[in-house]
Amino acid sequence: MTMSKNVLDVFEERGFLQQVTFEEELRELLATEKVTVYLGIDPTADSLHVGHLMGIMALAHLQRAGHRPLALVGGGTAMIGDPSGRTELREMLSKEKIEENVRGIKKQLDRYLDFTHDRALLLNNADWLLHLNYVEFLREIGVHFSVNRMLTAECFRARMERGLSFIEFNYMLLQAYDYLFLYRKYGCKLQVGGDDQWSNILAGADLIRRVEGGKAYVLTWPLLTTASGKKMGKTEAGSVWLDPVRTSPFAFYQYWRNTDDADVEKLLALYTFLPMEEVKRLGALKGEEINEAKKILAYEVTKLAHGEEAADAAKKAAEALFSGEATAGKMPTTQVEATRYPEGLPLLDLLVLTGLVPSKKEGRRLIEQKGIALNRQVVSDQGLIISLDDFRGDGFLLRKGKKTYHRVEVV
RNA sequence: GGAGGGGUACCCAAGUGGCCAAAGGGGGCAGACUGUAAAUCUGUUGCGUGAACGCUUCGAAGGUUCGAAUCCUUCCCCCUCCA
Repeated sequence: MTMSKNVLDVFEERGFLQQVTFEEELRELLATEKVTVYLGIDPTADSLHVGHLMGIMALAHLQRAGHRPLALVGGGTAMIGDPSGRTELREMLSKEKIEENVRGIKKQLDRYLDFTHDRALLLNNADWLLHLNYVEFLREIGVHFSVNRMLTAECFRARMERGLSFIEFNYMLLQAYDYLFLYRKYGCKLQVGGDDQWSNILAGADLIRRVEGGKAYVLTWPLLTTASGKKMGKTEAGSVWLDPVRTSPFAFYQYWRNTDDADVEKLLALYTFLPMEEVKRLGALKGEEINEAKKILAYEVTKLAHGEEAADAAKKAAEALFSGEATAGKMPTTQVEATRYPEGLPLLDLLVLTGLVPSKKEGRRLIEQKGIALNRQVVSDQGLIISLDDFRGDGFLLRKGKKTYHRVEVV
């Protein structure tokens, strides 16, 4: 196979590289062979969120470089719960819920990876983990693990303070077993993941060496936080999801549009396929100009997640809203029937109805603080009653704060 | 199984009979300033139509009391040490 550039260099250049084992060997391998590589994904919800995106982009880069990604949905391991990075026992999910989640995730991965002709595979480790025989497993796999050594791993050390249940302690063995299984069945020689997975992945590579005498590699990327210290993909309202029902394409676009100045270049490199020269150029923009870069970032990432059409719509909607022009495009919309409110609809009720505020009390607070606008007019009257007949047919626009819009259609 | 410590709002954490819808911090939300950024400053942060009042809330359920997050009983959960 021919490649202009080693994926490893692409990874390095774009910020996907935190730790690697046997870097030079791996580089050689990636340059000469079609490598099967796997990424584990926890099916804790029926949708992926922005936090998963880095791994998906990594797989996409690998696939573009001619390798074969395996997206391993952890339907089996989700029943255990990974102790890494959390201080409490994870909630255990039911089998049915996990299966449902796997289906949702598959749909989303299709946008990033080409699953045709087995160019990429979606696997579920429930398929092999759930049938394991305990005693056999202990004899084949368990013997290779030293408890002493496991305890020195960072992921467990953190938990020694808070307590760690036996079920979680086993997570590492299962993940290691996954790697071994994939190595045997698919010739998988590389596992990638976030840096919090380093010890888990390493355990797998180790296991392959001990059991099969095989060579397997590990690559992790840094755990991302935004410049303001927040976890990537988290907002006040929760995760930013890829599922358009959970997070509308408009909100998704806005999430990226509102990126910290300091993060723009990093995020362009990680979450878009724009050439690095372009990324650097955009990242170097100063002052107000960097807004251009943010628009491109938002557009590109939205396009990847939701398609060009949705990205165009989101972009148009954002432009219209923030330039103060007529409303357009998609944004959260609520329909109200005018006939149900012959006396008019109190604004406070409407705010609750649209989900803009959780309670009337909160609505009152917002109005008092000039945080609510009706058709761009700041509202000062808490008792305002909207006469719906005035809007029948075209509806109106509510704004909370500066950036949250909600359209109300009167029917 | 034994001994001890603990469960307070979104999170951390004060509060040990009324002045507690509950200090303080973080986070969130809004405003000012800006560039739909950051930082900073201000306001706000259980619900019910407004300071009064009412309702729900300090692990759960009962009880004592004019009055309980605070006292008593039972139960559930978590942590530490011992076995």
